[in-house]
Amino acid sequence: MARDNFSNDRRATITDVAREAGTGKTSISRYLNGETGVLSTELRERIEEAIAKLDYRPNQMARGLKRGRNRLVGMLVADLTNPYSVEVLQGVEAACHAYGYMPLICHAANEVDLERRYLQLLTTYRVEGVIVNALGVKEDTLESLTRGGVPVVLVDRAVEGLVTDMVGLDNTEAVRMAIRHLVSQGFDELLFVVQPYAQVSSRRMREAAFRDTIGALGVSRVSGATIVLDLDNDETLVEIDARIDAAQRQNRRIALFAANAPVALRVALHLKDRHGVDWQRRVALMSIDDSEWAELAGMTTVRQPTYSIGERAVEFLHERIEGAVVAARECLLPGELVVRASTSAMASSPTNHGGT
Amino acid sequence: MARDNFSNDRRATITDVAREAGTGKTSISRYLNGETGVLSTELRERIEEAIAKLDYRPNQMARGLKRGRNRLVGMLVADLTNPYSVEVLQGVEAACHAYGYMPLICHAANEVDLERRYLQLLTTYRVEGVIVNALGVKEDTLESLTRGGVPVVLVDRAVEGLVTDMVGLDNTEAVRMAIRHLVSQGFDELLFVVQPYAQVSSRRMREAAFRDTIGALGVSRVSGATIVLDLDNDETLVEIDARIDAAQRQNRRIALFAANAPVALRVALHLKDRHGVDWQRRVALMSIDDSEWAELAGMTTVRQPTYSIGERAVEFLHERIEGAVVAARECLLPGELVVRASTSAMASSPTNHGGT
DNA sequence: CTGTTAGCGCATTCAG
DNA sequence: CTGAATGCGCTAACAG
Repeated sequence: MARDNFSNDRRATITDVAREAGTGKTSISRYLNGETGVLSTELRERIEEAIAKLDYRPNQMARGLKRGRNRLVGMLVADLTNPYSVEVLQGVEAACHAYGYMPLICHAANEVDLERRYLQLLTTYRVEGVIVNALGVKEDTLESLTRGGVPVVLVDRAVEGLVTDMVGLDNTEAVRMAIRHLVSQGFDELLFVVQPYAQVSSRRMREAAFRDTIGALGVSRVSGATIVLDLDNDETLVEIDARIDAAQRQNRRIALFAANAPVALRVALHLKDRHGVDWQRRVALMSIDDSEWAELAGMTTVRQPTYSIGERAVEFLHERIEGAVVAARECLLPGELVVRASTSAMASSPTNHGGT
Repeated sequence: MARDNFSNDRRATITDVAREAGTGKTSISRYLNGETGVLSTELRERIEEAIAKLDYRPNQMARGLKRGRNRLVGMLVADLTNPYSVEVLQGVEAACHAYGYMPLICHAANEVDLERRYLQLLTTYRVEGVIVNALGVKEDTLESLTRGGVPVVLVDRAVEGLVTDMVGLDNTEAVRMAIRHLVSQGFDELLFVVQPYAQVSSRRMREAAFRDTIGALGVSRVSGATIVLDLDNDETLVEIDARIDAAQRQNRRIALFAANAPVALRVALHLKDRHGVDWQRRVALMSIDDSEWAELAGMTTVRQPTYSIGERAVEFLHERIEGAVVAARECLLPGELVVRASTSAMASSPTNHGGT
């Protein structure tokens, strides 16, 4: 029972501090809001003492109620299990601190219902803006926010019918870069593996970029195909196997290209099951998203500028919160190719053609 | 410009709804608080209409200000990059929803300063309780909360000098289980690899359990040693190498036992660097924490009951928020051994002794 | 430079 | 069953 500050449970309020300091609430408020220089040093000292003595902390709720702004911004994350999201989050957090916002993180755990619920909750807490990286929120749910004057910025994926700021990877260029790498390493058959992409714009873009790039290369040089893989039902994995076998029978060098980390992991697990620990010598795998195990597996990837994406999202949000009225912007940041052993010219070739 | 609800930016307040429904604010408030049966069906309908028309959402801030409780609970996470934390988080979130709380997630990103800052911020937002999984918060920072009447429950690690509810893995039993497994598989030299553990109670417990268990086994049968690995400065990795080499020269079967996932990953990366993709055939590795790549690497682990830990933490918190005044509790949940190839009797034995 | 006053949006007495 | 009044903790005019 050391310093038992009469602080009997209830936290001190501004009134308590005023009384303790022998002054009015206004002065306390002024002090809190850094209206320094407007207070006599003598008063300021008394205030500081009182605050310390009572361990006073201004109540943000009351503050927000009065001012109309509570410095809260919502961050809706589809899946924290995905390292991509966590990394973006870190950028968001850092930027939030820099601007003085408190990020309210909502994790929808891939549940569309939860997404909607969280969005409502955020409304209810009167967040000043929302960063959304969601799976299935519809245009109308979000529209209700924007109509209410709450800016929204989308991360990674666009939402059909909604015009707002959006920031994410330059998917087209990322895919192009990856394919160029694969081709330069001598692969002549590419299999793009992606989750059902109709609903998710980033997946759609990646798939389109894949087809376009392959097309531009000319079928004669490189052939490509897209495989849709549903993580909850991986029967399409057998199709992948078939493709691999066929390619290798024809002495073609095939490489799998996973559209993101979850897909890459699923595919890797399967390949390991089928080919044993040495699977990497049998088939080349690369992916978008540079997850922690990529290094362990020696897998080539395109690393997303996740941190910057998060930062940028907050910047956009901040501008709009501050009242900027500009047309919806789109910020596409470049990815970075991380070359590892999985796609080296030597690897996974049934017969070694080429190489000095 | 479809349905442009006069809702000119500003969100509707309870007063607006009252006016729209042609009644007083009290009735609206009653409706919102589910004081059903106290309102004539006719009035209720009018209210529902008005709410829908204005797209009204009660302001939680104002609500909390008045009631003195805002249903916010803080969750301080040391490192979201660690899958352990994310999993615990999921349990926390689920339980929060069940009890009607809104979890305010704070990610300290392993920065002690941030931890303290976030804790203050949470105070400021008048959270009703806090779940803490932190790296370096001191007893006094937390004490300031509890003294303010805000319950705190610790996850995974205890904080010196602070008596509160705590929930985590039953470290002692988990380590014992792991060692039993290793020994049953014929390993006779165990190397426990752990991050600096003086400050972190769970690491300390694991290390102690390791030594105790080995001791109880009798030095004649199995020998063990602890290696401290600092992730930011892995020069101790050479010591690990030396131990491995020595053991193998003496024809002893050595196994590495990582105290958690980050350590396991660092060690695995190193072993792969040193021994190539086949490293698993050279040295056995197991760990506490069943991360996503464990399956890919075929590594034996002890899976923590992360989800339950999160749930349990919220339960404790809820009870205290509801006013329970009981002595500090400690809830140690059992881990689950997940056996994979890395510790099979065959693996990583320099000379195969034993096995049918 | 400093104190007084009036709400922010809502829940709660307390009277109809 | 319903509504008018009061105040939660704080800021923002307004006066001294």
